[in-house]
Amino acid sequence: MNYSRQREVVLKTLKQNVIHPTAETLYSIIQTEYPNVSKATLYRNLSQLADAGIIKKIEGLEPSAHFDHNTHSHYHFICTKCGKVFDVSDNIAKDVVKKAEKETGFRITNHEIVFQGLCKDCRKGE
Amino acid sequence: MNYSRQREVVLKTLKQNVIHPTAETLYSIIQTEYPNVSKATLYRNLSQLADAGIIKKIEGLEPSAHFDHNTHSHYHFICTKCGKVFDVSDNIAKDVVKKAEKETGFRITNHEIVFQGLCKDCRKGE
DNA sequence: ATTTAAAATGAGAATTATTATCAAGTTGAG
DNA sequence: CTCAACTTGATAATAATTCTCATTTTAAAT
Repeated sequence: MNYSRQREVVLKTLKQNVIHPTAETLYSIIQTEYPNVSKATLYRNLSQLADAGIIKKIEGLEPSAHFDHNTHSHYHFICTKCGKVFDVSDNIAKDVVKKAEKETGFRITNHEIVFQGLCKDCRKGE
Repeated sequence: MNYSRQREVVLKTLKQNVIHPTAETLYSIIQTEYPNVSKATLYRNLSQLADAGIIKKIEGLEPSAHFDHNTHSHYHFICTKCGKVFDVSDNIAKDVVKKAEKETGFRITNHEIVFQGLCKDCRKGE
């Protein structure tokens, strides 16, 4: 993977974000400062960075993928009202992979847990 | 929700399937026996049945949703090679919701765990 | 510094999954 | 039997993402 200014911008912008943005959200954030980054480049770089293990693509948050600069083992909560994504520590499900492997007999290479509900702020407004 | 012949076919076909098909897969299965069921009707019925809690829409299995006639609490494993989806018992992650609620302070209404890897059959072929 | 092949880019077309539209047919309570 | 609410098929529309391709950039070797 060669260096590119655009990739640096994508990574830098994602790192400044705690809300686990979608590609589209990231695109509009990037646009304000660097209008010379195309959508194709953004998607390409997000894929590449995820493939290289530098960032993580969070699936299960339909209708679009979210991206996380934190690659340490952890899970996610998405607010069904505001759409913000929050981290959940991985110690809520100790040994899930080991247990699931034992149960199924399959080798597990990857897993994700997604919780849904209302975040603190959105519960206030109810 | 009124009765409809098409909805009965969709539900019946899904119930006969253990591989948790996507809408598209279900469509081709249904087509062979009931060519008079349109794709729009299939999607509509899957949504309605899921909203009514009669079936479950499994998210997190990009690029398309899979559907499950089993609405009891359980998780899923998807084979990265053949794409088949298998059930994983929910006792691999006891009290995850309770623990996640305690950790985050949010109220959780829904959650899913998706494991990825190679299933038994696909491991043989390696 | 110059060459050069591989990698990356921008713009937009293409693809895929899904939802929306709407006129026509079906269902079921009264 | 009637009528309003529900459902359907065909197809258009949308949204997210990937692909295409001509042009530009990178970096390793001269």
